[in-house]
Amino acid sequence: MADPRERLDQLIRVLKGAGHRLTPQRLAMLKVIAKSEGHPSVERIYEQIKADFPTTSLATVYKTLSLLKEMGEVLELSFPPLGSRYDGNRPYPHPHVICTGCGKILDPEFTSMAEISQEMARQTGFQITHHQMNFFGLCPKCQQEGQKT
Amino acid sequence: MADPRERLDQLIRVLKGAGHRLTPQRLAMLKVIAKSEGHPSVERIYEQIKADFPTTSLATVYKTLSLLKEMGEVLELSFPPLGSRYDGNRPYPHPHVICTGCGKILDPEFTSMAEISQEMARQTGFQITHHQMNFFGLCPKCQQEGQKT
DNA sequence: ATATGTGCAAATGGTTTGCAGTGAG
DNA sequence: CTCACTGCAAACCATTTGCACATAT
Repeated sequence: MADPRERLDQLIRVLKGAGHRLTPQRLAMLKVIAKSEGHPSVERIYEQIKADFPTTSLATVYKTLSLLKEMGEVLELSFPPLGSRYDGNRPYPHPHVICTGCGKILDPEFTSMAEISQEMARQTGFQITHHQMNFFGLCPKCQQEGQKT
Repeated sequence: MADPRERLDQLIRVLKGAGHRLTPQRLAMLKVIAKSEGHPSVERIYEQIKADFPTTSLATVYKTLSLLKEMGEVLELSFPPLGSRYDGNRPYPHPHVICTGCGKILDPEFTSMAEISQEMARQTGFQITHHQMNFFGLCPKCQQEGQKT
């Protein structure tokens, strides 16, 4: 995990480098994204931005989010029952483990991704560009609560 | 891939076994699902049903689809840019390879899933129930077309 | 006979868009 | 000074829902 301060500087650099303006709304948003630990939803990002710059609108959050996605600085994740989540710290495909009880999301270590991708490419003739690899289940806490009768 | 006829019989058996009625609309729908080769969208399923039983409504398709999902006979797949797709022949998690050019979807062979799931469970303490494993890229045909200049 | 299933049309909810006004560069 | 950005409200669109009627069992 990158240092939030460094990550913020990098986001600002990339944004300005691409010729975009750094408005106060965007700065507030970049701060939220740079320090986001979990995999926040749009709504969650929106709330946190408003703490910093209260007049920001949801539409602006969506617009900036799609800008960051285009620039490859934010990864959009889709967990069907949970809706969309965003990862601004690891904007490249990686596995997730999602708790269907409480919504907790982890990013486990996994090193064989490249090999699996190659295996898929070999079998299908596809040129693989990215992937989704998500595991659903119950986190330890939710397992315990399920046992309570 | 199961024989469509057998699969149809099985779907009917499961439906009636669970105490649900076999209406003509549902029969038309089960036929479509039993013989579906690709991973059709709701809209696609709807069109095919109408060929068989023209007065069926989209709402009914959605309702029956969610019934079949509950019974575990249809798998709902979510490919963020493509929308939802349904698989009525392999209603259990399995990997997909999706062409971002033409939307083609393949089901490659892959045997190490169980091991990977275990590895994830070991690392996180989660009790894993299901997964998504999707690879995106260009199919051989779309790769060729991309080269034409 | 009866409650499940159907079709319609309206409601929903997350996301996108149009546009007039604002402010970063 | 100018054009990209913002905020509002309306538009979108896939999916869901409510309800009166139809029908499988």
